[in-house]
Amino acid sequence: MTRAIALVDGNNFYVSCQRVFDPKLEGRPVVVLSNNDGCVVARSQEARALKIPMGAPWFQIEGLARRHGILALSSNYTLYADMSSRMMRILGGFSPRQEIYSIDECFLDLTGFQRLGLTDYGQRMRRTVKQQIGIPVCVGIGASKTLAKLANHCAKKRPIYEGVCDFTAMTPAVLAPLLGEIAVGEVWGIGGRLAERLQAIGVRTVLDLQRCSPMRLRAARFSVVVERTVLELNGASCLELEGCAPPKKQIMTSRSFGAPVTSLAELTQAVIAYTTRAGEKLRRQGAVAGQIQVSIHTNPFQKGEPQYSQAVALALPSPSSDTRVLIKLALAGLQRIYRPGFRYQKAGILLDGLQPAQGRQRSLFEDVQGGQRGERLMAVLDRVNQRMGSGTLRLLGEGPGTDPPPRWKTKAARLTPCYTTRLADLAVAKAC
DNA sequence: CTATAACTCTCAA
DNA sequence: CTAACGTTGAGAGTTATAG
Repeated sequence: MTRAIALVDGNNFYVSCQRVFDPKLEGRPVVVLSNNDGCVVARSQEARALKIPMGAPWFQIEGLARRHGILALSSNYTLYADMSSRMMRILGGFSPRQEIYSIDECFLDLTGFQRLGLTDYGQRMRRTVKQQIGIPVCVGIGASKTLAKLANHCAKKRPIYEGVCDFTAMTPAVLAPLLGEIAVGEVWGIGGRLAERLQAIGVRTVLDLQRCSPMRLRAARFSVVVERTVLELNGASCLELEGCAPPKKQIMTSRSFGAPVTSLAELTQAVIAYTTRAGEKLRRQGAVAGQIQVSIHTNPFQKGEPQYSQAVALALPSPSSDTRVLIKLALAGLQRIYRPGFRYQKAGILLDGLQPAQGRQRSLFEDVQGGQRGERLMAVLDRVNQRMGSGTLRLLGEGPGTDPPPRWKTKAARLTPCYTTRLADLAVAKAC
């Protein structure tokens, strides 16, 4: 039985989430901005038609946007995450095997479903998700993940497919010319650099890449990753569906500041806040960290200004997920790398050397009892914040939450209510 | 010399 | 009024370091 894998992907996912709760956005050009209201990360069809590029810095296109009546919103990840989990639950019902690949897309194993008519099945998915969640999606189907991705691209870009494109139903005589029209850079795993290098050896379209011999790729010093991609393009499924997410190997919390920061005191507060977030993620995964890295950066786009970017990694005395332990090291690291006289724009915390908290090897001189007291304390902290809202209970060093917000806090001037997760926000929504 | 850690590059959403 | 450009994670391959 040949494999059939579907890739279901939300259309303009962030914009679509916003539209579910604000019908006024329908039919209008809308963009969603990245953290700190910095860059465009999602665009409605109307905004794309106006040539708003992906990743455009908002301040550069603000004038143009105003002239065209483009609506810009801060990103509301709480809303998107909740909409995503609802959508994924619905889609999971269409196959016994689902891999949630990102916030807006998942793979579904449809092997053995062929007799149902996969295109019809895909259309049923689209109708169901639109009706029950309100999000438009497209479906691509192929014999491998890479082909499913590519089919999804066709489903999105080519109206004739009406949102569902099934490569497995096409004969080679139909498929080959289609692949011949698609640029090689559209293939999953072929980014800007590889596309450029492939061009250089005469591989311009997906069809060129599909027909490329391993010999030729090796001669041109391409990696095993590219070789695997070519196999996948030829229908040999090399990448398995990952049913459950494997535990992370590192955890990163970094953010740009709402305004430039110069003092060590402000940086300290930000680092404490970010370390706290990182610790929460770490414990949610049931892991402990062996190493923590702190980094601070000035704004590389301010060409005239003196630049400074530094990081330091410190090993924990023994692996831990205790926020207090993490903060102590983070601040020691910050002291080491901080230099006065710069306008800092960003700080970050990286937790590394992760391992499961349960059943780990203890060091001979470890304070096991103290560690267990810390674990219980963190568990209480997490439970309170889970029930009462994040930030309800926090360490003093993190500083005041919002009134007034410290200068370093991320900007989100165009934030919409958390319609699906905060009762208090529903009153706001109604008032609007 | 070998094993591991650290670092760089690339890609993805 | 002015200035204002994201975050997180992975894997492969290379280089540095320790033993």
